[in-house]
Amino acid sequence: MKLEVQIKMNDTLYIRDPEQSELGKNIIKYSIQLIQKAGFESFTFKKLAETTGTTEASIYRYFENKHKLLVYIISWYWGWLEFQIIYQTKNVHDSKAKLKQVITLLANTVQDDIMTSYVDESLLNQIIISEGSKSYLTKHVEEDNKQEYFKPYKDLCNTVGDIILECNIQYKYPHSLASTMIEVAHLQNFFMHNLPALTDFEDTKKEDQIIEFLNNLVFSSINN
Amino acid sequence: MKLEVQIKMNDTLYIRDPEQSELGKNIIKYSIQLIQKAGFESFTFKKLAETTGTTEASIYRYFENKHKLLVYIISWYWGWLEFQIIYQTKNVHDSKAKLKQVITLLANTVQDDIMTSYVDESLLNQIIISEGSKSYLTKHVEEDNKQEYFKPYKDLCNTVGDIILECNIQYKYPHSLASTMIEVAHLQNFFMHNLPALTDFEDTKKEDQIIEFLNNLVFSSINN
DNA sequence: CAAAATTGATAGTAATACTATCTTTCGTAA
DNA sequence: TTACGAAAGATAGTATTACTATCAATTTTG
Repeated sequence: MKLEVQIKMNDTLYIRDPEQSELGKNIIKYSIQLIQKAGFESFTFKKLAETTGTTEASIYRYFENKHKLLVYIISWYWGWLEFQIIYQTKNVHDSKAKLKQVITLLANTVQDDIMTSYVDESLLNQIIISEGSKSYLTKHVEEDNKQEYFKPYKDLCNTVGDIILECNIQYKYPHSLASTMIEVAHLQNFFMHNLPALTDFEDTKKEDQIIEFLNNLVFSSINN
Repeated sequence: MKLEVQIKMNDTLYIRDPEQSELGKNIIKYSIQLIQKAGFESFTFKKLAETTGTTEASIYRYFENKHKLLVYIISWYWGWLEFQIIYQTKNVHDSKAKLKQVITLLANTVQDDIMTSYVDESLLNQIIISEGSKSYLTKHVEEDNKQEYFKPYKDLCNTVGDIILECNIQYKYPHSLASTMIEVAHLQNFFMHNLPALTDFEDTKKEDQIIEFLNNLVFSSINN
């Protein structure tokens, strides 16, 4: 039996559902490859069409523009990550152990998940680190928010926020701490690899150090 | 006597030094206005030329491209902010009071500084919040770093990191905590105004709440 | 006052971000 | 089996962007 994890996507993000056709799945697959390799700025539908072996016009039948495609794959990642968190903390009954596990999942290097055939989570994780914030750092964030483009991210924050509250029901900033954890995990990773002077992790470039830093930050704050 | 604060800029960021001419200063002034108003993505040298009352060709005599211009004004801001921090903590001898003051300077709404005639720090602060991370979230971050484009940011992190160490010489992550403080201050501000579900500051939209959150986060971690 | 530097005016190019249209392919329902 | 409609391919075209180049006008400075 072959299991496939399906992440339910907001259908205003696309024109035609990419999960419903081979071409659509290839568009997602090669988008992830291209954006990871050359960055979102240099990513064009023309290049994507060439790599996918189709035409620009066909890509436009799936996505209105490259920003929506970016939001799509990033939302997909948040959905997948929330599933991972829920799944991997299911039988952990100690709240602090649960939160520790969350920090590890947020900061650790992601391996490709074989349950999802056309998405390489490892590449997608690198996209999140370098391009993730570009999904909302726009002048049209308000309209995008009204269209619920950021629901998966909010859901993830709520899930993490709930685990924070499990540790300390009195804690005043569960959502802010959750979004901070997520963003700091990625930011410190980016800095560690690209601008190490902004971190204290220069030597080994191992994610373990980020996990330690986050554990210190989060648990100090919660236990205070 | 009229005092002007001068921020020394990396001269590989520009072709012609914008501080040395009226046109140059106007380019900076109107860049800040345009980027703040319409966002960096929709900002073009053509629009800038129209607003400034000059030609596209003339803009290109000052800056190679719009990304370098963005890095220029953002670097300028970090330089200015570091000056503010040093200046405003000069006679504070209690280290914790000093760090508290730093957090306030990082998270509070910035007022236009009359010491700098052609730069509106209040607008620039909003640019930092929405566009700041785009200065380094590129595929050419490595070359840019070699050119020392991020030196002002690093200097600021070092200054903040030193104040952190003044509070606790044993603290293991002064640089990471410094960069985290800066980034989280801006990120939570952006979320508070645009994606409030990611924060716990929904009601009043006052920066004070971010300051409280950061104080809790930073001092818990340092005192641990 | 002459020379040099700066700016303005204008033109042009390659690439990007689309839109439009027409044809071909292909699965499935009559 | 055909024939119908949906999806994809092929091709063309437009406005805008991100530049580069050239020459003339103006301002600065020595």
